Amino acid sequence: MALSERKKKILAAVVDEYIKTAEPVSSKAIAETGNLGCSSATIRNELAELVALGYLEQPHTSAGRVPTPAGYRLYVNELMQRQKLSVEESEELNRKLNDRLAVMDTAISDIGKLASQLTNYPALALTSNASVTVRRFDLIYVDANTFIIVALLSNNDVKNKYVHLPVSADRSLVQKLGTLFNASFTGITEDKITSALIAATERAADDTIGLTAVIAAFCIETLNEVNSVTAYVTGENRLLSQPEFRDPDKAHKLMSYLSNGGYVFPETGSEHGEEVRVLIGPENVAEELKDSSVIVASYDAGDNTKGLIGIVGPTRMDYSAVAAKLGMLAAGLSKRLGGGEAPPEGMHNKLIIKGDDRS
Amino acid sequence: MALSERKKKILAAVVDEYIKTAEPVSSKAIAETGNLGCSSATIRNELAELVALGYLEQPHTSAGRVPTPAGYRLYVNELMQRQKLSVEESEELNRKLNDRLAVMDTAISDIGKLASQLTNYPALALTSNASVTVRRFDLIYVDANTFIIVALLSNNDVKNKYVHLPVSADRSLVQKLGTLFNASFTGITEDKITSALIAATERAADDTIGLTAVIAAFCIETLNEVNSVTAYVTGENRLLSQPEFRDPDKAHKLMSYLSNGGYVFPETGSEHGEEVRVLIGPENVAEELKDSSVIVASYDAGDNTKGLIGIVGPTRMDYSAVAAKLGMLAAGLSKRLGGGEAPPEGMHNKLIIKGDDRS
DNA sequence: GTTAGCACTCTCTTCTTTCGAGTGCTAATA
DNA sequence: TATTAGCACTCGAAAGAAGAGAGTGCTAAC
Repeated sequence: MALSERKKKILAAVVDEYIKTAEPVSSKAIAETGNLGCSSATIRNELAELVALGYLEQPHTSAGRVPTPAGYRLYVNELMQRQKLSVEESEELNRKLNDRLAVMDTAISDIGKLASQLTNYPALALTSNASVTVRRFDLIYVDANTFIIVALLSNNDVKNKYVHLPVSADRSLVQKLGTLFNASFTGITEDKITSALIAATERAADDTIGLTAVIAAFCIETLNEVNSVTAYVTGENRLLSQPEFRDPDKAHKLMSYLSNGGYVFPETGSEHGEEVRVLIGPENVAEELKDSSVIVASYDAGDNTKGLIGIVGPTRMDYSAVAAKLGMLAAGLSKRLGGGEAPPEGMHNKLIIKGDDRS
Repeated sequence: MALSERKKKILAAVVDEYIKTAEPVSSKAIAETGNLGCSSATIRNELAELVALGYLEQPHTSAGRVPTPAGYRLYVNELMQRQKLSVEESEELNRKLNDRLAVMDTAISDIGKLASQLTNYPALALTSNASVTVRRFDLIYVDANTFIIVALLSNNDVKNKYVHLPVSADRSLVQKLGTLFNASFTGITEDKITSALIAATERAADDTIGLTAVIAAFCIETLNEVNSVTAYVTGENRLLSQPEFRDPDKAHKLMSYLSNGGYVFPETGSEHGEEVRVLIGPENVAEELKDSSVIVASYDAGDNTKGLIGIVGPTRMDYSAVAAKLGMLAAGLSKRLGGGEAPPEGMHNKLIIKGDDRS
């Protein structure tokens, strides 16, 4: 059953008002603000029906109305006016983003911080790298006991490890291993690094001191680490400024859930573009999030890497503003990091070489 | 004026009890638990004097007593029995520490997490590197537009940067710059890297494409970053489990202060060993910490690097337990990372090459 | 110097009352 | 038929009142 136009307007007004005040919304308040030409009595009738339909609820008989998750869902899907950021706002956002990117190496967690600041909610950020491989190995010989492994990954990330051995290795072994690793360990995913392969390499290099194993272990560890999806959570404390988290126990529960980084994103349905997804209350899988909402935007971080950036807050949340901001942020990130379009002059993957790319 | 033995005993009993219960302590409770052979009436007299001396206070006339910062100070300095961790406890702690160190690269922040878990308070961790320099440069030529800068620092940390240039550089330039940087940029602190030095290097290398500047910038940035003191804060949410932070506003204030990482440690007086310092309430410099306590332990992270690890909590804190744990942790870290004693077999600076060093 | 005894103080809890915002329903109205 | 004014009713929040009890300070006896 489709809702009448007036019901929709009223529902939207309730949600808007509730988002603003965090107090149950009365019929009178709607009559006054939501310029539909009818009295509070009429609105009361409509409200009663909206309750019956499951979009609203009453904390108690003589209280105003509060949106249910279903109500928020309808609001998000159809009713809310997609908020366009003003020119100034989006300019400011872009400037901030640029500032961040200019100094960033730690990338993801920093982006999360930015999102958290912009929205005043806790933010989570993560990248999921489809299948990063090592593109190139370099072994730097420091002294007989010491060398550095440098691995350039397929996503242009560089990882390194300082290795100090209790026994000495001669230069030729290090060199030989460098060649061998570049021949057999590049371009393959972590699961292709079998113990057979390692053993074969060890034999081929005449390695009697176990150096091969060390490098292989580094390789496995690095790929594992890069490919694993870990969420960076920042700004948990911002929860405390929300009225629904004035109860310390409730706040503590959610905050420690977030801090433990166990967050799993539900499968993203579509694969393209900077889609913004909204998960309202019970739509979340995790028990701890059942009465919170999550908004995530995905972006293309280039080289098969997809990034997600999201915020967590009470179900009573300014969905349109947050979605707009996150969308903007994700779009900005895609543009700068993504593979599709050419990156701006003088800039490549997470890295600014020189100059200033602010528009 | 020196306190009588009995007064000391009573004060200690008040603090112990208050730490346990978070409730004002009554004369009766002390008479029962603190086996001094006298009645509650006598204790009341003593308590009144302790209040007059400023070691205790009363929330209101007919309430029990609560320690003042001065009371805690005396307690920490003289009264508390330095808690020895049981053999099992210290073994467990050492095991956990080893587990952490075995997988750690991100070092400091992980140590903080461990401290936070062990104590159930928010923890902060930082290292202050006196004057790290670059020990060795390597430039890895990937292709004409791309190369990797690898810098081995004097603290055995390795930093790298992936660089993609809009113009191409030939191999010989990269090689030449490698030599030049190793000659002039190693062993010097960041402030010694002058623009004159950079210009001279650029000339000497016949660098027309600005590569020298890029490497120098990386160098400056890296040294700056490594030498700058940033505190990693973890476990802020644990504050919420403390009764004194049930007020969300109070909790929020402190938590966002901590999250902003602006924490400055007061000068450490003595320079040697794994000293544990306690800062009680108003002894803290930051306004936000005036009614919290901070306990920090310093450790020697080797190569001129000093590390600090601490926790933040209400003034009502189990000082002896926390101090014991942090001290233990710091000692463990000094032993593993520090320069003094020889590191355990097969292990060098933050890095386990192979094998298992659990005792 | 110590202690029993007791009046006094102050908070905390519980109960009651009051107030008012907001509803649901009914009857009148366009 | 849809809307609205009017009004009784409900329920929570705030304010007050009363009582309980924990703990003190003081006094007088030991």
